Amino acid sequence: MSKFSTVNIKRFSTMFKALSNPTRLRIFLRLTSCCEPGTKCTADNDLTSCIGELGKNLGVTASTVSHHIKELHHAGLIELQRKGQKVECWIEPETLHLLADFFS
Amino acid sequence: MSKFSTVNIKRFSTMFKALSNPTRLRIFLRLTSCCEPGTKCTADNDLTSCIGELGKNLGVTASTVSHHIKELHHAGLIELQRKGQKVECWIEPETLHLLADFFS
DNA sequence: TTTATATTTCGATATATGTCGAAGTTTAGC
DNA sequence: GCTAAACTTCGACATATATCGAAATATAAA
Repeated sequence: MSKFSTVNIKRFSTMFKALSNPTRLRIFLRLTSCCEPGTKCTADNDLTSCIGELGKNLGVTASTVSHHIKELHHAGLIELQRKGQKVECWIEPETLHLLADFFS
Repeated sequence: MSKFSTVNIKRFSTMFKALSNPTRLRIFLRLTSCCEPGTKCTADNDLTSCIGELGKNLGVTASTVSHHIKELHHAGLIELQRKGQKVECWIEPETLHLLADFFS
């Protein structure tokens, strides 16, 4: 674990902060199950297009979901792309690897 | 990643929150380098006994370090044990595994 | 028993965060 | 152009967090 001496503290604490809110963590987990990392969630596949759907049944408003999605994006955990009225989102796979390495 | 549907949201968000503060993350990282996970940092080994030392050169007071250590312990990330005047602390290895699994 | 060292607890305070609802923006379709 | 759907931005507010310094506690040592 000598690699830890060179860890980018700011980068990692930002990522952990993004995952520290239960609602945000739930959204993140929904993304990991609705699409494989590196794959966009489109309206084309059987699973629903992500953004609005991601917020369903979480007990928060759309504006709150939007805010959380922005935080996850800012932390580099997810990618976003508008497609028509909707906004697709998907897990950033490199960041996931970074985090996996961190703990192993 | 289907395991994510059964993730204990509260448990994980608490762990991520503990690591989301830069000072706390630094303390955690110092622990991972000063002792192997599952091994106590004692005054016996060459490396200094952990608790007070952990807070050095972080730019915060002792009371702040104490508070952060308590948070890390509450999140299940570290273990504590008083030994004389000092308090030893070490990484909780099971939690580390839990987190490693989470991201891989 | 007095003193020193290590750590914790307390109260205060400034700042950050999560959430809402209302209003704004973007795109699609009539 | 008008309306609806999906999403974002804004301002407000309540709550949580990080930090400090002072006082308290625990242990060791003189």
